[in-house]
Amino acid sequence: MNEYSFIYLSKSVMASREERKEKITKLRREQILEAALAIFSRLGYDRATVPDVAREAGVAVGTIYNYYPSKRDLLVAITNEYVIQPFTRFISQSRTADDFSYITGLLENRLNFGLEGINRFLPLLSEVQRDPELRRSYAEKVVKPVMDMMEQYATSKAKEGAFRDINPAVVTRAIGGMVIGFMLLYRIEGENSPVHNIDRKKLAAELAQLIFKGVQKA
Amino acid sequence: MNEYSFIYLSKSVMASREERKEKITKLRREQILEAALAIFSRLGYDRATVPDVAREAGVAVGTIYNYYPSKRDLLVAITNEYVIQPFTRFISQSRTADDFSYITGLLENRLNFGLEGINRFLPLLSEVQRDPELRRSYAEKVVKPVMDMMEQYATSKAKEGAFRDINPAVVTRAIGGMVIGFMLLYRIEGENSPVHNIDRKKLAAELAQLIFKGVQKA
Amino acid sequence: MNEYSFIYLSKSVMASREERKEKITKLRREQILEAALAIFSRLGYDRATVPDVAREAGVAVGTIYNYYPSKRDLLVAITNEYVIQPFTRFISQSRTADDFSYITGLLENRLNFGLEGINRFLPLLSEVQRDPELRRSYAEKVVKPVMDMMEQYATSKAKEGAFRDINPAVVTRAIGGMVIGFMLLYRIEGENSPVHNIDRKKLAAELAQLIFKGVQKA
Amino acid sequence: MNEYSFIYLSKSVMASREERKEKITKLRREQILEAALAIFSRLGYDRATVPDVAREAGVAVGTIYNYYPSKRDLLVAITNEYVIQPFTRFISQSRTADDFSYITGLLENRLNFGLEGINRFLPLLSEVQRDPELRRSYAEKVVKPVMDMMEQYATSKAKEGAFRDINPAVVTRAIGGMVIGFMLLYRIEGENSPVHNIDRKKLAAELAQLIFKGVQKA
DNA sequence: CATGAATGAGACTTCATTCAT
DNA sequence: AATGAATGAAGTCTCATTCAT
Repeated sequence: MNEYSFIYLSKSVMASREERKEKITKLRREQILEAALAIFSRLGYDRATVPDVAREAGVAVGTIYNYYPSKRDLLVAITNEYVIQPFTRFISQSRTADDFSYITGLLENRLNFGLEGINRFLPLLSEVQRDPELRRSYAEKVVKPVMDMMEQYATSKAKEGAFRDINPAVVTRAIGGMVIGFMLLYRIEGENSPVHNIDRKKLAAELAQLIFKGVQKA
Repeated sequence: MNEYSFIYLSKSVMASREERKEKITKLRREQILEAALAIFSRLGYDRATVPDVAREAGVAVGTIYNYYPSKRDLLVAITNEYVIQPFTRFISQSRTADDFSYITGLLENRLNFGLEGINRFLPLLSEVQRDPELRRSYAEKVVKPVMDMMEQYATSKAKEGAFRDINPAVVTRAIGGMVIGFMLLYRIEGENSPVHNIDRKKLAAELAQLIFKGVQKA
Repeated sequence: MNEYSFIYLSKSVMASREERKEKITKLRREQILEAALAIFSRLGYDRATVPDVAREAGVAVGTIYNYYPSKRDLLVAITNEYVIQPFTRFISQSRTADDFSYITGLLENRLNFGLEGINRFLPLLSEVQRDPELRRSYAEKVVKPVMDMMEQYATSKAKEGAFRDINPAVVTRAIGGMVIGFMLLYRIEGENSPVHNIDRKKLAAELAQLIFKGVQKA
Repeated sequence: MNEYSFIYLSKSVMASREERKEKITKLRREQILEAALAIFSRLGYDRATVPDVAREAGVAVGTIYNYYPSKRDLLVAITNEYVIQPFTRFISQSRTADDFSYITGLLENRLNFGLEGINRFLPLLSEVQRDPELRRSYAEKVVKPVMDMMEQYATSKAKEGAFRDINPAVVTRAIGGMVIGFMLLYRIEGENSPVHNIDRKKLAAELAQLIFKGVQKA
């Protein structure tokens, strides 16, 4: 046994130890990020304090700085982890299906996601808007791909003759904006909104009808 | 004219002096509020500092506190002055006109207003969302009246048989949300958006068509 | 009558005008000083603001600065006007009268003055204590003369053989301190003190007895 | 010793670590409070700044706020730690002893304490007077118990026939006030006072004699 | 790696004083 | 002489970040 004796530790032990370590590390990162998301959404980025996040995560302040070099990095990581990556996955999975039922399904999916996570994710939009860098990456990684995908779909449909003569770029943004704006109003109006207690499926169907009728040929 | 004539002079002088003073005071208030709006929109409420506002307004920090007792009061005053009051005026002037041209006109008006002032007012939405009290007053004084007005219009149209069988509350919020969401995307995408250089009138017409076709009877 | 016509105004009128002016000026000074005393006593020198004093006096802030060059000058003027001058007058009028009735009278006088003005003047003591310059002038102009006077009296009495063998300097300060300390406790205990409702005359008599018995020969 | 022996080590190490930490924390609290007392006494509560206290304590401003949530809390803590607690201890230890030697001893004790700490504690009295809440707690926790104790003693003595016919409440406050007032004058007169260089024991004896003769039966 | 006390820059706000009217 | 809006220095307090343990 000498100073290099640790080398003799079996590879598998090493591996499992490192693996475990890595796993723990990953869990810690998620635990902290989850806490940061919760706190940022509740208080807003500026009013949230790092001690707040630490308390929510059940770790010490210093620990957070072992995983994320600054408070702003938490915000960036949240955007990546919870917005950009899911959207990227969502986009890559979406195959342009067909017509009405496709639109309905898509809307239902997005509405469910959005209205469910409205208090978790919508507040992030405010923060993202204010930070020029985040806004740019958001525009590029989230908004543009979605818009492009929808635009392509609309254009092909228009070519097929299924749609009346529309400007795909405008209509696409109108529809996308409708979903976002609907959720925003939903949140601002809160429990007093007459649409607050309507079944999600019905909501999705109504919106889908509106869009469908809006774009289809006479 | 006698020995007391100076009294009359004095009174009139006094009056005009006070009037002038009052006018200056009012101008100062506006000057400060205007600066606060500019700064809050640019940096966000939390990141904006009172010295920032003072610099923008061209006055000393202390002067601001002679007109508004706290930073938050600036935010409240902005909301009242630039959002709630204009909307209240807008609502009270709106007479439910008729059909397609009405919708087009309304949209054009709102789009022009919104896209023009997008960088001035949209950022406020973020702040308003976070402050529970502001959110409530916003919901009550701005969102509700607009939605009510649109809902009434939609309901009457539906009764006339002009519209297909829709849920007025949902459709109203979808349309309202579409306008807001469209502007939001417009701002996020910035100059790279394919819709950025489209003529406002054409944008309004396209959106109006979408809505019109979306709601009208077969 | 021309632009110099005011010259022709009779001298007596001029005089009376100046006199009146001077009188008004003096009244203003008093009005402001009175207000400053009231405010300083109520809030303490540091917490009192010049606008507070202006409001109490019914004048504008700027007016105060026409009469007193700074806030601190108000404090100095108060000390002079309301403490040092009255005490100086009091001392110069005091003729060493005789024995028990003299002590009683003196005490009654001081107690009445003190308990009456306790909320007006005692708070000043705090301010005076903190300001080294004021403390010195207070010690020299108020405390020393009073102590000297009492000491002289005690010494002569002791020589007469009326008092037992005492240290006049110590006893003098003990008695003077007793009056001050009694008032202090009176103020601190407030309405809950068992002595709060006792007749002033009786209080004075009781204290006088205590002192008298304390110093007299067997 | 086995493979778990490290646990015991760890526990004991942990324990001592936490203990040490706790000790350091307590020392910090005292260090800051001591500094605050020094600064408040020197400058007065209002004129003292938190940076002043921090400098005196040799810590950063922020550190103070880690231990006391506000500047005022420092004042409250000082009052508790240095005035109310010592007095409570003093009262609870005092057994009503007897006659002259008791009074002398008590006075000597209080005079020594008071004249020693005069520049540390007397200035606090000013602050306490101005803060209604502090004044109340001071009246209740310090003044009342002392007065009650002295009053009881005086009453029992009077019943025994040792004292002449006195009002215990008044005499008690006169004597208590005498001690406070004597110290106040001592401080105001400073080094110029003829009593400044008199031996404490002699001072105490002189005052005790004054009181004793003042209250005893012919 | 985890911890959390210490740090100090920077935020909001107050208020004595000035000065144009 | 009276006014009171404007000024900005200075105070209290917060909190992102560091670092010794």
